[in-house]
Amino acid sequence: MTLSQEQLKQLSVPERLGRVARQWQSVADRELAPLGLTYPRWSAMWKLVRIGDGASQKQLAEALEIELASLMRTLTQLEQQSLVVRRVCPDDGRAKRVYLTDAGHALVKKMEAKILKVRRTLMADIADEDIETVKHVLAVISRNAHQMCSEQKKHDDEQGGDTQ
Amino acid sequence: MTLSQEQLKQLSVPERLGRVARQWQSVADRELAPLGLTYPRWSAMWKLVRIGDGASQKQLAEALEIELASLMRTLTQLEQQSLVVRRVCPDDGRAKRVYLTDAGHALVKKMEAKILKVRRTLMADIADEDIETVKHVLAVISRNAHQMCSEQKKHDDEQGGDTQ
DNA sequence: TTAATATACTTAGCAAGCTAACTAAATGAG
DNA sequence: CTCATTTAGTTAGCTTGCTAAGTATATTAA
Repeated sequence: MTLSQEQLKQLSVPERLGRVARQWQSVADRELAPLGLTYPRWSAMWKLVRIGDGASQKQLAEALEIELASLMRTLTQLEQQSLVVRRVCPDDGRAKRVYLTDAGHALVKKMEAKILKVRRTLMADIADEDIETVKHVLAVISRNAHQMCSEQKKHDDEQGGDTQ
Repeated sequence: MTLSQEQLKQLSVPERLGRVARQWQSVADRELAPLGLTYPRWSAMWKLVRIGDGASQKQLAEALEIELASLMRTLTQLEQQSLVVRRVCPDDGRAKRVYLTDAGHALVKKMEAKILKVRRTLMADIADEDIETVKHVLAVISRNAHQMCSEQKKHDDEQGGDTQ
């Protein structure tokens, strides 16, 4: 029995979001795996190109909306693959700037079209205005979640917080 | 901060989906953590109630749209917390049925309202028709991804060509 | 100048998704 | 009935998100 579509409707929102995100990354991974890449590693390189080669790790993490600690492992792997390098920022001894190597640039150039093709394929048959609606809804959920965090934090601060 | 700067930081769809899913789970986790639960563990219990106490692990995994292997760890944890039990199915010696314990039932009853409240809060200020659009778009992406998998598989089969 | 604080990076370890490989039970072909 | 195949469960190990805690450098206050 093919319950896939039915089941999708039965999942609640967060499961559905996570599920589709995993499916997407899984599809992209099939393009990337032959090159020894994963989607998160690709994302880091691709985002670095867009925010500007030489951005700090902190800036890259913010642009990717992941924690700096999460980015560390990914960059270490990319560095081991000789796709990026980290160099201490001359203006700030704490910071490190991240640069694509020549191989990194070449790989981004090579894969860019394929990843965009994945995007086009997965977004096929979806009206532009519906995509805008999705972006809007996700932004509102994100904002609502952020507000709940702030309120929780404020509440905790007032309580003084005893742990147990 | 100019608009173009903001646009530079825009996440692409899969990252955005994953990000919002993580935010959502993070908010829910704050309700669940005091009870020693996480969102995926809650999901398993909650889904079990809806598909019917006594479903097999396989059926539960399908309903959650995760791999059976992924569910194993979660159920083991819930079993250690005495919230569920696994019993060999009398009709099929391979299968195991999953049941909530009394404590499990009580916990679901206790938390249900809180989790639904999280949902209402995060979905606040979103029109019902927009939610429907999101569901529709996610379903189409999911279907497109599934189709790509099938095509890839067919392609592989043709390539592999070793007959049984 | 010196001390306290903040920031950028790093490491370590947890959570939960995944695939691959294995076991045991059920099913189907001969 | 017997043997091969399928199916449900299991284990092991990878990935990449997270938080917490630690280090080194900047910045700010006294």
